[in-house]
Amino acid sequence: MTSIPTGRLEDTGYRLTAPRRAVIDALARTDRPFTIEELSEQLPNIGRATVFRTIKLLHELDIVCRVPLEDGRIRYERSHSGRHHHHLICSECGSVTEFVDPALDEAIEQNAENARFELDSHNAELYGRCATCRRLP
Amino acid sequence: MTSIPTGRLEDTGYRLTAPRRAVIDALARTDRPFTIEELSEQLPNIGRATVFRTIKLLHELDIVCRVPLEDGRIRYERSHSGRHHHHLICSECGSVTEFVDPALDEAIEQNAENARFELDSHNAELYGRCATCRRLP
DNA sequence: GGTCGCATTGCGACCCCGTATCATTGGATC
DNA sequence: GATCCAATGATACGGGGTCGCAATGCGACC
Repeated sequence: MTSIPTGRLEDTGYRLTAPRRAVIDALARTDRPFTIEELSEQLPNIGRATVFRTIKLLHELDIVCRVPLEDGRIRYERSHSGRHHHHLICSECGSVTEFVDPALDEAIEQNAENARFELDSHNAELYGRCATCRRLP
Repeated sequence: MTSIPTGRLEDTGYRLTAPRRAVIDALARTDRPFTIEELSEQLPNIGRATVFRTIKLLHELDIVCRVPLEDGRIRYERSHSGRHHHHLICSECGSVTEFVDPALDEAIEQNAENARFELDSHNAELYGRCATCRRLP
């Protein structure tokens, strides 16, 4: 359980209202990636649309990040690192692990440069089975 | 306009029916990525569900590939290379360019290995502005 | 403390994309 | 041809997300 930088909300001119605080608190209580629906169930007093709107907001502020699954579904996750990172997604247990790799980012930037492409953002997801599910010690 | 390897369908035990041929022909006529809806509009005589089913099939056979957009929407595209590749996606004109980079794949595999992760698949998308939209010569 | 203005909320309707159902069709094989 | 089963089309359905709008409440200013 890590604190969430609520200050970033106010700094950008958004109000830190009770519903938003409730969403953020619920967020702080989980380390696992979640769907909006799961989050919404934990917050029966908060309107579904508000949860969607708040997550969208937090996503724009880089407080949460999208985790696209292989089948096209989407989960969200608190971005602990705050840094740009990628995901290892286990198809067996559904766990999501972040990793940071400057070499990978470098390779991506190099490709953009070769194509004379102005890079705004990128993402990379790795799908497979995690060490735990592989019963590795 | 490139021919599509219809043989692959029959080789895997699927029938090459008239609706499937129609979808494949429509596919062969475009080089740009497309949504299912766009494709379906070009094929008014083919049921919507059939278009979905056929694209799903062609995706499994690696004849088309998914192009996930930044906002979560999905387009499909004929995979020309037939090889594993990644995408440069222009947010201005929507163009999608494939590229192949063994070094990038290598970096990805290395990360999986470090995390003792058994890699099934991965994807990487680069978002930004293409050379044409940047008015580069 | 009032009250004013506007961002925010909640509700419900709605939309988009994809899938399930199921009766019907039509290809391949004999 | 006859047969059998995959494939099709129409339609209903479902998940996930957004929209519109009236009501609320936060913050600011008097």
